[in-house]
Amino acid sequence: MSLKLIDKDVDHLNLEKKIYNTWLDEDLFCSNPSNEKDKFSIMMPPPNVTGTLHIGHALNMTIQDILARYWRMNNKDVLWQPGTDHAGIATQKIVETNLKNETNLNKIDIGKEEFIKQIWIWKKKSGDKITNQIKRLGASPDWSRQRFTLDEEMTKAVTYTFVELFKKGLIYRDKRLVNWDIGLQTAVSDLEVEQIEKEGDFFYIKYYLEDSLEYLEVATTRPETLFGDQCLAVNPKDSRYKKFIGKRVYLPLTNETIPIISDDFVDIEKGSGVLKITPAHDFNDYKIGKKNNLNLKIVFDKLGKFNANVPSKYQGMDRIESRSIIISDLKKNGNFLKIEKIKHTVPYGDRSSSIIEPYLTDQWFMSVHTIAKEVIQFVKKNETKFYPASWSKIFFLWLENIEPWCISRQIWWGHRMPIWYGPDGKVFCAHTEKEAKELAKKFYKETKILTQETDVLDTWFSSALWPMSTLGWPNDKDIFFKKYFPTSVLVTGFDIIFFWVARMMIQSVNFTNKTPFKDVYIHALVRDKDGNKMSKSKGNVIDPIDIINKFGADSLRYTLSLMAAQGRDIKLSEENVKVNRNFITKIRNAYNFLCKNQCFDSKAVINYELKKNENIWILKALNDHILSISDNIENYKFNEATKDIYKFTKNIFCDWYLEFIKISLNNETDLSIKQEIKACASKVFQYILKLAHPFIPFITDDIYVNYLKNKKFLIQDEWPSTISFKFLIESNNEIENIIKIITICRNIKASLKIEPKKILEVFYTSDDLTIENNNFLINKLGRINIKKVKNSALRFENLLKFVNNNIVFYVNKMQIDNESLVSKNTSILKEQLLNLEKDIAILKSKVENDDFLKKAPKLVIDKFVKKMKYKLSLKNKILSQIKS
RNA sequence: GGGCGGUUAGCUCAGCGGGAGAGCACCACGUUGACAUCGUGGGGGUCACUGGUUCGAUCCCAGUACCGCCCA
Repeated sequence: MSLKLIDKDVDHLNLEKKIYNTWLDEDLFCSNPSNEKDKFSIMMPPPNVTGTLHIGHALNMTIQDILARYWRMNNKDVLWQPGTDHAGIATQKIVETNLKNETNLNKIDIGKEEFIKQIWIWKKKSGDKITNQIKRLGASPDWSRQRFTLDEEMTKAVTYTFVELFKKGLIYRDKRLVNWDIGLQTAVSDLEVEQIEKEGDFFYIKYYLEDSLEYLEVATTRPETLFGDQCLAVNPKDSRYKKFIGKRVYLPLTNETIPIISDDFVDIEKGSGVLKITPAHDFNDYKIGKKNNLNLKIVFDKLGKFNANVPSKYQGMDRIESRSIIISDLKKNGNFLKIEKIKHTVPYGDRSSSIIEPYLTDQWFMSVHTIAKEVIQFVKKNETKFYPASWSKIFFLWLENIEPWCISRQIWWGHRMPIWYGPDGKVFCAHTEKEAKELAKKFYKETKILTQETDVLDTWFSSALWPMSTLGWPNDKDIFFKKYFPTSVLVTGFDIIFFWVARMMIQSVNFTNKTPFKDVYIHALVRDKDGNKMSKSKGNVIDPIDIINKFGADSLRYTLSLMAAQGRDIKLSEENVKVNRNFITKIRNAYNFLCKNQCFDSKAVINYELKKNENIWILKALNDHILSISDNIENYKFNEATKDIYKFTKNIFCDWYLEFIKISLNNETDLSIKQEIKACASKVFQYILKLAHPFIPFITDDIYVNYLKNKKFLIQDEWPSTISFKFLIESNNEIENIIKIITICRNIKASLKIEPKKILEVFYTSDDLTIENNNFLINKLGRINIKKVKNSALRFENLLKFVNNNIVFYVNKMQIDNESLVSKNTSILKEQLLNLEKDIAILKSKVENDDFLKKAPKLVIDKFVKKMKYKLSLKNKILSQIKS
């Protein structure tokens, strides 16, 4: 059988496409619950169905794929569960924008039914896009199990959950102050609000006392809310204002008066020390209002315009545009004092970027406080472990201060709430309309017309069920749920720890009394090369598909995993990927070398009593790396694992082993030894392919299957375990020594500025068996001619001396063209001596220190003593060379 | 204001209680029978600062400075 060489120019696009399709054709990614193998299950964080793949997804998918492939090779039945999310607000917004652009209509114009139809059309059109992009990365989820959060099965789980929680009283309707997104016309949760620090104005307004010319000075950033003021508040300890407590002031621009109350909440130092309290339009004021039984006077409508509760002049004005008018009116009325510039935080909707208005409406809430406490306990008991562990602190902090979750959204795209209202507003919660009607009939004793709640659920409500609902839950007899839940690990970004991770845990703990995943690996944020967050507006976005087109998916995956150190963000540039592609090339070239040398033709099995030391050496190194790579993957240290693969493949296998065998294969006459080398080289190389496969699946499978004609794909093959074979540690050390000597010789040549191809004669006198026995190898790789001579045969005046590894090497000056280098030789030795003496001094301070000898571990002491001896003998050697 | 993380070579970053590592960049030499998407060799660091613990600290602890993130 003759194997093909790999072309220099690889068309990675075609290659990757072809290989991926083969993987799909062979059903290599499928899980199998009836399989007796242990499971490894992992939930893909469902990307937005209408979204496109960004570099963060690429990292996220790469890491999951590494794990999925690794565990498959380790004989687990792997379920990597894929799917997409309907992303209520985001998707609705896209379709709204498209509609506006294409037809100049808005969603009200075409009506709810038609609009939802339009969204489904859009979903069908763009839903495969991100899935196909994930495929470009080489990701290996079980596509046959792909789910969408609005699928019937998922919807069932959502309804079931809602009804159960409603029955327990954990879901309820309440009139509360919520974050109202004026732009989107819906309530949003606390998490969807970004607090952004802005330069703003602090307006000082006079509130005149009733029946007095005195006034109180009130500082506010939002003067337009004054119409909703229900009182002024001062701190009870504030001596300036004590006398006013209980009195009333005129509300500026109106004929109303409001009382002055006292409350500890008021900060004496801030502003004037007097707060205007607007309970219906400010979260803090709302609390004070509740405490003091104040009215909730609403002065804006849902669009942020003044309603009928304000003087007629202002009705219909926009809340923000009205500000300047109100200020000028305050000035006219003598109520205005001054403006100060301040920095303050302003709430913005993370989807709409409009200023969020605290607004009093009827909304649905889920009470999460009690379950959150349970979840904390589960994590404290290590039922779920965070990697890196520091995230658990942040997780706790949030869960400890959790507020009821506003789950209703006033949008059209999503899970409609399973709530029906009777004519009198009585609430019926049921799985179906039919069931609701039955409940109503029982209640009213007659048939009444019910209307379904129009609100839909927060998208995260359905994603919170993802690890359960995708596996068939609430049917807990489902074989998928039984086998794969709880899942093994969740891989995700820190930005959705609260949105998603915590909520999944809350639902799972509540319904199954288990956490949904054993481990949570929180990966880095991918930034641009300068450390800036990538964003379209900054124009610094790196498009993973673009990178794949240029350099191949393997290069991108390899780069990302190489940089995926726990707890640190990734600064990525195209240049990184380009450079890292070289490693892929290196593997191809190594294959070509082995191929040209017929290493793969050898039918010989490795005899585990190896004759060649280089074979012993490479197998031992391989064993070490198998252990460290496996260990690093299992501990989610992907950067370390990737580095190990690089080190072993390039620095050990290619740089040394292949160079060794190049010489042996050309010169060895013993056929059995040749066979041993070939078999060993082939074995190690194929192990490299296996070890690297989870990281760079395309090229490894390409070589393994297409070129090496292996019957199995790597994903079906076994992960390497260490090879047991007999060897003497001396045999291994001998290779280490050879490497040292070759490096020293190369070093000598380079320091003498001798061009590489010129063969330099090097003499030595010591009884070094390593050199003697490996003369040929050292000469070839060092490009020297090393000769053992008798001391008496040397004419020292003609020689340059180099002391290293406790051996003195001599070079005849005649071989050196450069006069200045010749004269420098003694000074080089002297400099070496100087450094040596520094080292010795430090070692001495240890070895001669009683405390050290008493307290340090024996192993360390031995090491230091040994080192000391070595350095001292080296020193003597150098000294004698300087003298002679 | 509270919390978390970072500060190591020119750059990007690993590492870590027992004399500082990689990749890139740089310099020199080189087309050696796998590889110029390469090879060989080299220069380059008070491991932010100040204290403490320790026989020993870049590593652990405390504080300071600067940078970043989260929460309010």
